[in-house]
Amino acid sequence: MKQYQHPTADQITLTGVLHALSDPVRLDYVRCLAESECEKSCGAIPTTVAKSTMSHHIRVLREAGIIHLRPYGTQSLISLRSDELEKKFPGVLNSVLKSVKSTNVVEPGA
Amino acid sequence: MKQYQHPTADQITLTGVLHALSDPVRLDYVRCLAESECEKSCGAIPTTVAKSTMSHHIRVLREAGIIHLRPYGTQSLISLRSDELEKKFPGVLNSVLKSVKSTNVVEPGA
DNA sequence: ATGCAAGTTCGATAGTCGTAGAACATTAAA
DNA sequence: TTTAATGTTCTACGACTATCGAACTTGCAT
Repeated sequence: MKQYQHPTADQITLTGVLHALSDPVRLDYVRCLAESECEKSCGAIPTTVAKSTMSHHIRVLREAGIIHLRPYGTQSLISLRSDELEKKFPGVLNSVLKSVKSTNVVEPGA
Repeated sequence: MKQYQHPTADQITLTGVLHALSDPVRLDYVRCLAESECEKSCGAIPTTVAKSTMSHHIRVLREAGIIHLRPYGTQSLISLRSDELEKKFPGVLNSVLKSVKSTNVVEPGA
């Protein structure tokens, strides 16, 4: 059984979170996870990069404390650590998510 | 007369802003600028890195659209582009600043 | 057992980043 | 016109990063 290591709330740093979110690929994963509000496997997240590259990005997000991984058969179920992040850095993740959504919209008022 | 180039609001990207804020040195500059709410020269911002390194970080912040530089004699006056950032990415800068302040405090309730 | 599916890890590579010293540019002051 | 003060640019260097393919691991189904 694969065991993943997650940072505790104390170990999560603001710069670490910001850095993890500053990559377009990773930010899109986080946006995708936030949209469904439930666990997703890697395969359920649409991406353009190679499988190994995706695994790398997922690892970065996990080590930054942004996501939680749970083994389920051959897959890894991913969930956002929204509540912990909100408690530690209030508003940060939510405002970023709100911005990343509206940024990708072509016409805000349409 | 030195002329600085600043990105327009359209050119500012969320990942660019997050990346610029993800460095501890730069985040501390931004925190320092936000505290006074007025222009500051480079020399007025306390730092531990070399002069050339600071110049580099200031440049990164400027090119990300986070700060505005204005020549004043031999110095450069720096100001936060708070309003523009708030309009483009509502809540992002403010929540980050709130978190970076409370993070550095030893006892939140004391 | 065999094969398949889903991720992970390893090795390599090209690119970016933070750092600092030295040299330079510009402005103000003497 | 020197001299000093304030930043900027250049060059270099070590560390880190995003990317991929190949090999590997693990669990499930047949």
